[in-house]
Amino acid sequence: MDQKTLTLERIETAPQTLRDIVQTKMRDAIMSGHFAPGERLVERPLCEQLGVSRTVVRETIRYLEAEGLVETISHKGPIVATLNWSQAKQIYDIRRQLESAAAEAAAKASTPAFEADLRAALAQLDEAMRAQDWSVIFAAATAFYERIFAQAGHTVAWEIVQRLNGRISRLRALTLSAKDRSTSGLAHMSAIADAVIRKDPRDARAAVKAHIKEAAKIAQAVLAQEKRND
Amino acid sequence: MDQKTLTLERIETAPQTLRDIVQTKMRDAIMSGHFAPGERLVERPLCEQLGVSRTVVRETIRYLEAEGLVETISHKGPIVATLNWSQAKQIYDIRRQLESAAAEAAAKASTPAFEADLRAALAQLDEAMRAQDWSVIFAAATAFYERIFAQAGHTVAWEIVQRLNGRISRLRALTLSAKDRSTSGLAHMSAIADAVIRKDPRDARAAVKAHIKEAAKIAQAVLAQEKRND
DNA sequence: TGTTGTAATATGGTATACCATCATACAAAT
DNA sequence: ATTTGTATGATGGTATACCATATTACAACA
Repeated sequence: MDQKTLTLERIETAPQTLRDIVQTKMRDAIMSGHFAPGERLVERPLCEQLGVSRTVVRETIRYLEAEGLVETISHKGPIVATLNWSQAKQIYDIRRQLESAAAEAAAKASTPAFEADLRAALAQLDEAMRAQDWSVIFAAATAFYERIFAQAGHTVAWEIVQRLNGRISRLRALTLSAKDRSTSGLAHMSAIADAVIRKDPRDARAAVKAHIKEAAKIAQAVLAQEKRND
Repeated sequence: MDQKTLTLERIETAPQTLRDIVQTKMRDAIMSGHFAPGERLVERPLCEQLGVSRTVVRETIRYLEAEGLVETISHKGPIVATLNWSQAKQIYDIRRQLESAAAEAAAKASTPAFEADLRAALAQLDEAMRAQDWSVIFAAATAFYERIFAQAGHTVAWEIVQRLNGRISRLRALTLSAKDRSTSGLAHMSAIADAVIRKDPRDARAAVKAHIKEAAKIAQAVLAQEKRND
């Protein structure tokens, strides 16, 4: 950096605590299916595996419990939250409401800079899908939606959608690899981006609805299949 | 109890932990304004006041943090979450979407038993408002909405609405005591109940929207007034 | 009066000890 | 073979110790 342009700014972020790190790891492990729904989260083995004390693990479990990723069951202790179709369906319904409202608002508030940003996000998603790396696809899809919610000013809704997506992330991973999609996820998101970029709130809503409808359908089939396999 | 009808059933609920109790107390203290937005939640004084160890307080703070009632700020530690109008407005918007969807679904799924239940809930709310006891009113309003969400089958949305209401409970308390309501909260809820009982989904949606619209308007005025007083 | 250095205090992060309760394994009795 | 009693291990709940860092108070110096 050119010395003459060095600036001193306020330190806004604190260094990460062990708890921050463990929380992220545990959340990712649950969302990616490393810990299966219903699996017990026993403190001492987790401490040994992660190399931290029970305080850090317990505080992490409390937080994930409030996020809905962990349940504390009588006579069982903490387990990875399970999800049935009724709950999943409700989650898709809520997503449809919040995401379509955000897409509509983003279409109304679209700017050239935002449009370029959204195109870039879509290109990244395309690349991620070619690579077929699940976690990269997830990150790209999240970035895509984050931009839409931010442009819409729907930051609170985005927090909610992220939490809900955390709870169905296993389903999302399974629907992603499903071959029986009539329209790919990428095509759905392209349609959403197109409508937003064209400043067409009605089409943006419709595109989101179509996307969610198909994702929910595949998720239902996946859950039904699992039920047969049990 | 008649000895001959004694039954032995499975024990479904575990005894309450200290953490459960403290969590409820802390949540109520925040929601009722005992702890003001921005106020620091310092561990050791809380431990002394509640007569518990730091483990219990820390785990409680982690949970409330995930609920959005507490924020951890750099160089400051945990504080009671603050709320600006932009956030409050978004919360009212989301409530409008989820509550109107629930009222619509409840109107479609209404039964005589449910209608009697809803009428009873409304009567309890009326009584609570006559008593002018804020916590009783809150409990009655919560029970009213809980029934609607349950009848609609929107249990996940209910969890979300409860969380959001927790974040704006201070505003709700202030709007409740506001005298400049053109229509009282009770009248709004009566309108909602009427529409649901008449099995009129459209009117149920409209009644919810009217209610939320007015509540949001008063909340905005309250926040604006607070800004002036700062 | 303003600045700097330093000691004391406060605070959150993290580890660990202790305990009560529950689950499991196994022996003894029927 | 089944039931019962008991010992052992596992587990979550809770308390407390220790530490590093940040904040505050105050003295010394210019």
